[in-house]
Amino acid sequence: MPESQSTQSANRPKSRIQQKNRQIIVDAALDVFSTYGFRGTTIDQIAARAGMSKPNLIYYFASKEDLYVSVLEDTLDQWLAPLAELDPDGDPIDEIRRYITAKIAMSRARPKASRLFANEILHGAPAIGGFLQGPLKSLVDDKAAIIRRWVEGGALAPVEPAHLIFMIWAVTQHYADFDVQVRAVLAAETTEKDRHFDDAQAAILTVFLEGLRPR
Amino acid sequence: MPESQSTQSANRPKSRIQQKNRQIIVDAALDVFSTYGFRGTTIDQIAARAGMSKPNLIYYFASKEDLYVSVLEDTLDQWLAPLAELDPDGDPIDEIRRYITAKIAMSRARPKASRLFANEILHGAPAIGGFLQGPLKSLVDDKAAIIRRWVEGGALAPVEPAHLIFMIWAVTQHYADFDVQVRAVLAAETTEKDRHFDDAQAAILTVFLEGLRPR
DNA sequence: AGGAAACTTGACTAGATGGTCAAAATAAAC
DNA sequence: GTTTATTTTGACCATCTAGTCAAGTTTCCT
Repeated sequence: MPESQSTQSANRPKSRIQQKNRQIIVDAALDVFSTYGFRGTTIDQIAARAGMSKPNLIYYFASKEDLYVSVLEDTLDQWLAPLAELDPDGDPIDEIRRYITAKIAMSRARPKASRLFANEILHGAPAIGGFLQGPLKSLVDDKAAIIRRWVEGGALAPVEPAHLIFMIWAVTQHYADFDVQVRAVLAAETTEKDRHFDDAQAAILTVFLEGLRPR
Repeated sequence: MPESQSTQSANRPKSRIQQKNRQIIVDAALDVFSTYGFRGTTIDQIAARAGMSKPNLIYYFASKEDLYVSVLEDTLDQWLAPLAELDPDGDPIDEIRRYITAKIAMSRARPKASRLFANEILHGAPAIGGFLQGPLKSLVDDKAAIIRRWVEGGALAPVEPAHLIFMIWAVTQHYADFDVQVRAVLAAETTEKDRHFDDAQAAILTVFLEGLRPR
């Protein structure tokens, strides 16, 4: 995807210090924004976590919103990557299995990014509405067409493709977004930390792969 | 639960005006809280939507947090009702179908309540952590035991019961919580408003009921 | 009708918070 | 080593907002 080359901000040479500090700030911001939301987060909180003063943070990101958008954009590409890899020439069931597995791995590895994203959508996507209607919709349309061909070819049970994608998003991201609830309900069952991700994956694959097998 | 009898608020007879105005406020608060979150909401916003002055609102709910908790508690019981109705003596597949159908109907009818709840969990359930660990966990444990019996009796495909419940929550609530995203992706396909809820239900039932059929 | 209780609100306060600014400290360039 | 550009921050300001208060208005009860 050749974009954001000449368009706007990505033109300063970015000194070594710039590079380092911007990364530190974005990491701190993900932590805080994902926990408290945009309005619930203060610049001071982020600055404290990043180990610098508030004016210094403002020196790197002109405003709170600027920073918020940067953090979000940082995660969007990663978010789409697994779906983008859905291979029209692969075995349908295998492809779905790979996709589900990749999405669960992502929920497990980057739960904060998932929650940041979920929070943004939940509140009406004020900052990334364009992303949803543009790149996201395009990608889904594209992949839905592939799934539709699989269904029509009799390789998958008849299911509306877009809704299958929604279902997979829902069940996989649930474990990141509703982590507190999952842990509360499973309390004490968990011997080793995050063990439930494995159980979740098994349950999801059981239901989806069997439910999608052609018949 | 014998509590807060003599302590403070829950004892006034609630005049006609009290009853009416508290309801108006709670309704307005659900609107605003579900859209902007706790921190993103101002008392003035809620008061304006409720058609009264801020001090008057404070007269009915001592603080913003008070009101927030009231609104949340108002929705929690309704939230659990469908799961509570899962009948151990019914046909397993029929019972799951009924449950999924009821949850989708709820997402469609009360999307704001769903989003309020989702937002609260997403941010670590600061106000209802006790509810998750108490009533919610109890109910899930109870119903998971029923499902486990079904599985052991060979009436359902082998699946970890708690995760099956999570999966159903995830796919059904997704359509309320991520409404903006769903609409963005499906844009233009929708002839009649909310039509996609029917499609979603069909897709979910297809996958889950077939995926859960014993084999 | 008349007095008490319940309800309503304009004006206000205290604290929090996003962002500014000028001056100091550090790094880079020569 | 000196000059210049970049980075850093303490002090500050304007605005927003949760909550208060005293004074009014309406409703209820007899």
